Amino acid sequence: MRTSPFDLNQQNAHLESKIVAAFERVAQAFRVLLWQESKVLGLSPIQIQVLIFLLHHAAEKRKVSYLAAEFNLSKATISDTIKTLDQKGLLEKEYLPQDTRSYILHLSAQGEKLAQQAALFANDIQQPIDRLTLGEKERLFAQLTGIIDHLNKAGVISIQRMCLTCSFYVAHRNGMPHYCRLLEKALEQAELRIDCPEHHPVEVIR
Amino acid sequence: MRTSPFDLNQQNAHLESKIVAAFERVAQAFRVLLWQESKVLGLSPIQIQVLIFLLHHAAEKRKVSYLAAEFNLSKATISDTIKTLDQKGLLEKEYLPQDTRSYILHLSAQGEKLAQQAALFANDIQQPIDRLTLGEKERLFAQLTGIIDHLNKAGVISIQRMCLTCSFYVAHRNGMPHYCRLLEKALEQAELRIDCPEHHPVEVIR
DNA sequence: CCATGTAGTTAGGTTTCCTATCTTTGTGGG
DNA sequence: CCCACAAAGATAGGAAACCTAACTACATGG
Repeated sequence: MRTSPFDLNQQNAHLESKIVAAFERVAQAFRVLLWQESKVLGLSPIQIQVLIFLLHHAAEKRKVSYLAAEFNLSKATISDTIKTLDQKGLLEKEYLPQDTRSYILHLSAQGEKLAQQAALFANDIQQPIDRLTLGEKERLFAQLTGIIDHLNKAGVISIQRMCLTCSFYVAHRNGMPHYCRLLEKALEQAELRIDCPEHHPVEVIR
Repeated sequence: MRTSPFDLNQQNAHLESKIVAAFERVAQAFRVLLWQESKVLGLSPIQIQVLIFLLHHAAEKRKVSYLAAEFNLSKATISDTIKTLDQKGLLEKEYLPQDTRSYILHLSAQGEKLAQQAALFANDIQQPIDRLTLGEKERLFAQLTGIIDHLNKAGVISIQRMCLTCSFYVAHRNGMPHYCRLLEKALEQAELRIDCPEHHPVEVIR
């Protein structure tokens, strides 16, 4: 039975669930910002995400199947999205001789312009982060990578290009720093990548 | 031209955007988890969110209009969602004499059971957070509240029940701790609320 | 050269949202 | 006490975001 006029029990939710609630808010903010941007640009949210993705990723990732896995959508949905973007003249398709079923996506000049603009949609989220001190940023980054790594191992996020899931990565352990066998150098915490272009996934036995 | 091998500036130049990218991943994880849960329970994502919301919020917030603002959706969408949940027997409507246009939503016994189960959907996100040390949790929480506060002030998130936007809140400043004039007590960082049932928004002049 | 697998498309349907329009009710000047 | 206006919610109609399933075309390895 309650004795307090305020429901202290509910209010004093554990710190962990408050953190989850906070993440939920931030996630919501992303959705809202993306939605707003989509109205401004006259594109759907997924169209914008594809354009932004194409801005920064290498050839073997610029394909329908990869995009479907990346965004947890069916190939049909992506195929549709690509068709629309193509009709709008924002994309070009490059067919390679070694596999004519598939093609690589490129942004047209207009597409690149739009993508650059779209990429600013998360500005409102970046601003408060810019204001943190370097140490705060590094700790925040470390915690986020830890969470993402866990989510990846739990199978929630299918595709990953983080150092922690890369076969070139040698774990930080027993006082040894993070190390990349491709770059052949030790990495500071803040140097770990979230979206490495050279990422080569570890084979996972499930 | 940069010559130093310890070019910290360069190394950390993109740390902010890496953090944003990491948040984006976590946001994606929420979407995926909610989607999965919706398939398991045979409810839509928004239906689940409404059920969970009703589990913890007070009468004046359990209304169509409030829910629409809460989730950044139109009243029509929420109205529809409520109709479906009602038809499934998960809700009950309470009409008050002082305003018969509106009604307050309550979970039925079955609805509450479902909501309890649905609320576990974020478990995968909570797990890695549980493993952080108390200090890490506190810093993470502080950084998240700072970001959310900024998003709120930037108008991205319309509804807020955080201490930082509450009229009972007296700011942490000049060595003074956070303070709540309703509870009449000082609050530790970790005691700040993300979703306070007693929240009374500050009037904002725009 | 056939069997099997893979890349992408298409068709068709469901769900999720919106805008616009309505009905009903509350409210605050004249 | 009206009447204009606002506010709560419902409804209709439509766009688009998704899915599954079936299909075409090509690759690849016995």
